[in-house]
Amino acid sequence: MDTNPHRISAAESEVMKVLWADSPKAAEDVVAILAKDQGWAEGTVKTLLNRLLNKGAIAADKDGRRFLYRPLIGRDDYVDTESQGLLDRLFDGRLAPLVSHFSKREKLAPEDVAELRRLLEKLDDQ
Amino acid sequence: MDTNPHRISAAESEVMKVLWADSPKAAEDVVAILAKDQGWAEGTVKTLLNRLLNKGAIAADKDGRRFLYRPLIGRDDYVDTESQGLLDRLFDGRLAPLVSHFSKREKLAPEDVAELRRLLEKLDDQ
DNA sequence: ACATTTCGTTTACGCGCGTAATCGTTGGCT
DNA sequence: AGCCAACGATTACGCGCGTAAACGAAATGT
Repeated sequence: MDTNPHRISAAESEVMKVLWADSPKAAEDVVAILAKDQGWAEGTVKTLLNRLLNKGAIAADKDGRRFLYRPLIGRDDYVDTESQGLLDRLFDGRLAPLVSHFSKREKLAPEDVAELRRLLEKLDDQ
Repeated sequence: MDTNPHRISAAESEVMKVLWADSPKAAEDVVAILAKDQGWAEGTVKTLLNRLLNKGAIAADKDGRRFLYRPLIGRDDYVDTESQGLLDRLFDGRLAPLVSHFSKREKLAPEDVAELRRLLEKLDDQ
């Protein structure tokens, strides 16, 4: 079904999130953050780092005796793939129907509407 | 990680899609559609129908010798959960940043922009 | 009645994921 | 030189999913 070669899993994306926030980082630091945020044990995070390495999603640069990890794929690209995937699956690949859905479900906060309006105006200007 | 009790998987959602499009339907019809659309074997679809039954996502009403299947959860609810999940994971739970992301990536077709504009106008009117 | 078809149910199986524990290696300390 | 600590790598294991095959019961044709 999902024939995509090397997808980033949910747990893995938490690791990516940490590295996107600030990198490069030693494993120790990633572990510390995810222990706090997700309650994960050291081994868990090490495994995830390795799987991401094998998938080519991050790189590890030797820094003395340890490695420093950094993302190889951009957060924007990731966000893009995920978002487009959802749109494709649920909204015929287009954005407007999603917004329409949220609107119908009354899930549009006034500040969201305001921000959308600003966005559209900016698009007009160019 | 995903502690949600009874999540609808990707393959299962294809079955739901068929039933949402038109129900109730006999297994045979669901099988026929998914054989064509997804290339799935009969057994595969049967399994998915059963898993959905166990999850309480669909119901089966006896119709003579066979069963007719119909969704128990609404498509809108499903779409809602999925969309909100994505927004929560990637966009701090809000819609505007997603639209902004698409805009930045130049993935907004002119007709999307037009449709968004119409939507916002309609929101104004009430 | 019996064989055959038709459905639904049960069982199977490999894979990735979440979650670790354990192993191996290498640099530092005594 | 030998031992310990730190770190990455390897192995483990149960679970759900994708994908079916096999099984069983009920209806139908002959």
